[in-house]
Amino acid sequence: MIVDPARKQLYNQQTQIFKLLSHPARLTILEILRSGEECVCHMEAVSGYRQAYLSQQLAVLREADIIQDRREGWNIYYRVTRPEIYRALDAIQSMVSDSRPVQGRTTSPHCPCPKCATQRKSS
Amino acid sequence: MIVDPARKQLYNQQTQIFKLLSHPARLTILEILRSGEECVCHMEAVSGYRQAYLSQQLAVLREADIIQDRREGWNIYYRVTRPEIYRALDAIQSMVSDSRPVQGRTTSPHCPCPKCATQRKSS
DNA sequence: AAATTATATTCAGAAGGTTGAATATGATAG
DNA sequence: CTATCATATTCAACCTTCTGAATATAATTT
Repeated sequence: MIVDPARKQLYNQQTQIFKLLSHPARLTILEILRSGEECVCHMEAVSGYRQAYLSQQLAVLREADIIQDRREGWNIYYRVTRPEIYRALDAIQSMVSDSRPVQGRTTSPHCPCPKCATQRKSS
Repeated sequence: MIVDPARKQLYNQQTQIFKLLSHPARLTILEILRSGEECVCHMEAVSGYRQAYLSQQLAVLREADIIQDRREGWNIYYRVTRPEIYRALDAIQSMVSDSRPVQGRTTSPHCPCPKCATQRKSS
């Protein structure tokens, strides 16, 4: 394989995607979104990150077209637009020790979002 | 999913691996090694990167136990010890436009390594 | 042992990403 | 139209990482 300019450009594009994933908070976001769309306040409640900080990292992922937002009343819900990304996450997870499988959605007792509220009421 | 300290530590470990991959030269190296072990001079010939620079990036991958080296006479051959890494590369490649499949090993007319030399003689 | 070949290390300046605090926006309810 | 709630943006200090040049090492041949 001779590394021609076209191939180098591909590597640069891939590098940009890997950079997005080289960040604990962004990995956290993507794992939270694995089970479907969630609003920012929910991510705040379950991740422990401050809102402003999450919003910064969400902007990074949004501008890279990895996630999309959707407003519904007060809340803004985010969802992953490129599910292929989870193949990469899974591959890397299989390389680190003690990789327990990720469970489904968790309701937080401190989250004010509709999803969590209704789930609390019904139990 | 409540993000507990144990999970955060996992994300930190994954982040470290993604950082290794967030680099065009290192992606180039890993793609060259996809078809099997190669010596540094071969990587130099086919990638166009200078030797000292390649050596730096090889050290990064080596210290992270992604690749291993083996001396044979003059040459030091590197090989990938964690093939799982290619699952992540493949996933990301599928996300960038114009992802042509990677072909097999290429012999460079300028590479002095035994592999290239014998292949030149036989043709 | 001197010369040669292949590879590795060191170091400093430049470039880029991360983090946190403060503040801004924009929709909704009263 | 004011207050409130959820979310977004800005900015600067800090910290890493990248990059390139110079140099070092270690095995090999003569």
